[in-house]
Amino acid sequence: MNNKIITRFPPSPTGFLHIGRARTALFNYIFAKKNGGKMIFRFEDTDKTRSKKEFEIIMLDSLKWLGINWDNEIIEKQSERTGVYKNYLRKLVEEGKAYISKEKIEEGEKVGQENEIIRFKNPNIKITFTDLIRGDITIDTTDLKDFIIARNIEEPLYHLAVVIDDFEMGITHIIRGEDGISNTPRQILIQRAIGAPQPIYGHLPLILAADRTKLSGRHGAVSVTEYKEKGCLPEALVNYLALLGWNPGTDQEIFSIDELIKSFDISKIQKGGAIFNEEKLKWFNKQYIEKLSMDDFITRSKDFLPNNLSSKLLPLIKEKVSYFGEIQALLDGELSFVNPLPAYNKESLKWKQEPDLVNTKTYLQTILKTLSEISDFSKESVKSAIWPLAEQIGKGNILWPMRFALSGREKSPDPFIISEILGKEETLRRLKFAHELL
RNA sequence: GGCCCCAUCGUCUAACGGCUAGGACAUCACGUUUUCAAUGUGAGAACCAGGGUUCGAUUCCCUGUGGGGUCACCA
Repeated sequence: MNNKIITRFPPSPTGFLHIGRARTALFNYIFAKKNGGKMIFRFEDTDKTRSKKEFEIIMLDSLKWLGINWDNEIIEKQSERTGVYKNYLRKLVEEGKAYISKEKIEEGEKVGQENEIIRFKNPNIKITFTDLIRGDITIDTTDLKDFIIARNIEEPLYHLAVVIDDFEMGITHIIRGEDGISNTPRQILIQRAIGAPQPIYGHLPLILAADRTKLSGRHGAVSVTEYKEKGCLPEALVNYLALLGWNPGTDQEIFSIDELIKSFDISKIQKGGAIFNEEKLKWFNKQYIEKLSMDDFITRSKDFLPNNLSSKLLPLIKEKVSYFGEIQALLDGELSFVNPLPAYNKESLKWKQEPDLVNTKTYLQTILKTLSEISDFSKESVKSAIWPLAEQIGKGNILWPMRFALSGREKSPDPFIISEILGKEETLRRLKFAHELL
């Protein structure tokens, strides 16, 4: 291929990085990489009142965190390119392709004031473009009227700035959300007016909320930042996002970003919008946590792990959580047996099939005796000491009271693991306590 | 409402005229477990409707219906 493919990701820094936008960035990235091309990052900040520096930083960080890399060293901002736009604007006016119009401002702080805005002289034609995903799309531009392209010669509006930037940056492929379809004819009109070549368009299906409307803030967690804070792994989020609206045509579901690049085929992108399903994302994340080595698990979840955590709890945590953010709740719940025993009702020590507490007391006595005779308190050792007893008397009859006496909770890991973690002394102490309670 | 886009299990999707319509998440059942989780096995679950085209349509065409997007001196 002699013409290198150049895609772009041009967010406006007016908020956090929305997962829909993150997916758009991802597709631009893997499409470019698949074809040996580049992806350019730039900021569209022509709206001075809504654009914020802090959002620029967040967007950059979010993308980096996801592992989506852009190829330009310097990130251009439209707010710093007004000189460039001004030249095009002047030329368009000189050539009669746009004109200055004195009009009263209808909204905002300066309502009523007169302003010299610049309108594009609409040729009122039908525009047809070929979409990579949807095929030919024809739209009559007449309805667009003479649309406004700049507030004044110094302040271009979105459509003008985008077209000029894409042209000057040599963008060959514009991959964006489906909501961009209606912008396309307007932009093609401007391209023709300034003599820019027409890039190839691909409009991605939208990510929808459960109610089938465009996913937005009022639907819960929608920013990359929120998922990061939940303790979601970036590779899981990327994997899930890629499969929302795209599939490889095989049954493979787990993809690293490099594998995505290898397998990517833009013609396999779906046309209809896809509902964002948190449950499935969660499943992906759990898969990725499972694949982590223990060392990796520790380093990657470190922001979520308390300082004084017993390392023996780590394997239990790793196999239980779907997001790192669940760790604290786990430690406060099922794994809280490492804390001092809570007060509990002695009835709880009774296995559901036991008529009363008479036998339970003797079982506890037996367990106590058995365990006091062994010195190795590894879970295997404790288990081999107790198991014959459980087989003989009944697993529930023995193991339930033992586990409850050790954990003081309805839910917990098995009594052998707890014994190992607690150690012999504390294990015997808790069993003794239960025994005396009866 | 105008214009545009879309339509397979609850959800994400496979199928590129001929199959018992496949997989994954979720759900349910059973097995394993003392509990919870995890895990194993299995089950239920879909071609929006009506016309064409064709020997034959989920698949191609048309219409209807439904859903979505977009209609700023926002991007």
